[in-house]
Amino acid sequence: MDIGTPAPRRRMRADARRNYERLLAEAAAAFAEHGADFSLEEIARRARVANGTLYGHFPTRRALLEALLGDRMRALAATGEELLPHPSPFDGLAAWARAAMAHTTIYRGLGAALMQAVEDETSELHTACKAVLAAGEGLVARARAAGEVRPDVTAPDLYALVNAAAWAGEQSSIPQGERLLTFGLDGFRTSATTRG
Amino acid sequence: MDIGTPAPRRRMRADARRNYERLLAEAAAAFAEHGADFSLEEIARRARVANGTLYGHFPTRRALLEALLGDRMRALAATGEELLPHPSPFDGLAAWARAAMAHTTIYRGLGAALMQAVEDETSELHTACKAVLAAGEGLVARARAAGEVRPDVTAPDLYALVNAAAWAGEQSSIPQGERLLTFGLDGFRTSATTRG
DNA sequence: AAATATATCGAGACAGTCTCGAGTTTTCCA
DNA sequence: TGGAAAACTCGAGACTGTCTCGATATATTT
Repeated sequence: MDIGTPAPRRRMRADARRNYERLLAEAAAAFAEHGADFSLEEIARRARVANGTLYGHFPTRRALLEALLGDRMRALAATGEELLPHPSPFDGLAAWARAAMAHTTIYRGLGAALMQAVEDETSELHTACKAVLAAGEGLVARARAAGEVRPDVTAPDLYALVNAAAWAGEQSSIPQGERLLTFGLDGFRTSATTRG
Repeated sequence: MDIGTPAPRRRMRADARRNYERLLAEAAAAFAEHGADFSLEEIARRARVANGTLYGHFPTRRALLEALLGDRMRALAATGEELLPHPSPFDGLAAWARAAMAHTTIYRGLGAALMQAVEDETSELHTACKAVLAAGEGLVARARAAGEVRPDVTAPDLYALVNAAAWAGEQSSIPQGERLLTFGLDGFRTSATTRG
């Protein structure tokens, strides 16, 4: 559940496990503070570990991100399912979109990673992204069936909107992300005139 | 007009001018090919110039970007003014937004630079961004006055939408940028129900 | 063609990514 | 409990990139 203690894949030596966890903890702090392009060398330094050790545990920056995010992503997908029986399909959709944007905002630069992971099957985040996308699809389908969003709105549209809005918010000193999300969601609505 | 031959600000020695232009040409090619975070060292190498020379002409990556983009940006602002008397204020706005997105798409990573430049007064790109924003403001104001977009839509919203859509398009293998732009613009319209 | 102004060069300081073999711990099991 | 095998850590080093600066070279001016 908590991102601080994800399970390594197998039995590990005690010292290895300790280092693994310290690295992850430092990475979480560093990423939260400085965004997803923080120096891996510095994470190793903070965790008081040689950088070779870091690379032993996490061969790439992406591997580190994946270890950090997996559980959170699954939680987001679960939230989507919980919102499925919302009395207003559109409002359920909107609420989930806001939750998803908040999730994307925890680390600067995360939106790009998520946009790429959803298309990249070699990414370990891929499965989690697919689950998130599926959750979005459920909400979109219901809102579409209820006639509350346009028939051509898709789950990838929602996914892209959320990530793009999160991105915009990161670039701006004003809460531009929320504004964009609101406008985008309204653009999804049936009441919006379809342009030729 | 053409980005290949922008005017250096003053008289330059002949060799300096030659290097300046070669650097710019290589930078344009490299940026178009690899995006805005291309290696400056490599640009110097390609232009057959020591990297100190590159830094002499363009102290920062941003300075290089500005030299590359200034004219284009001003052209975009001009396009905005031309579209001002469009018979349908909304359509004029939409047409300009599409042109602006196309502009942002010429170099990968450019959207982020533009979002930052508009808020950063020390950026060489700042003035150009302000001009673009002003052009957007003209179009938005007219559409607002005509009752075709919601009264709370601002030029920064439009600017953010364009850049965010361009960003989304870069991340995706499908034309997600255009879709997002369309939905966002529809979200701007008066006909979209305002959510509580 | 000398004097002056202007540029270029490239070494070097520094930071980051990533690899690899030597050396160190832990674990296991006799 | 002790020692071999397995697992892991270490950190030097190869590489790339950013950026600076003084020595050197080249254009321009008179």
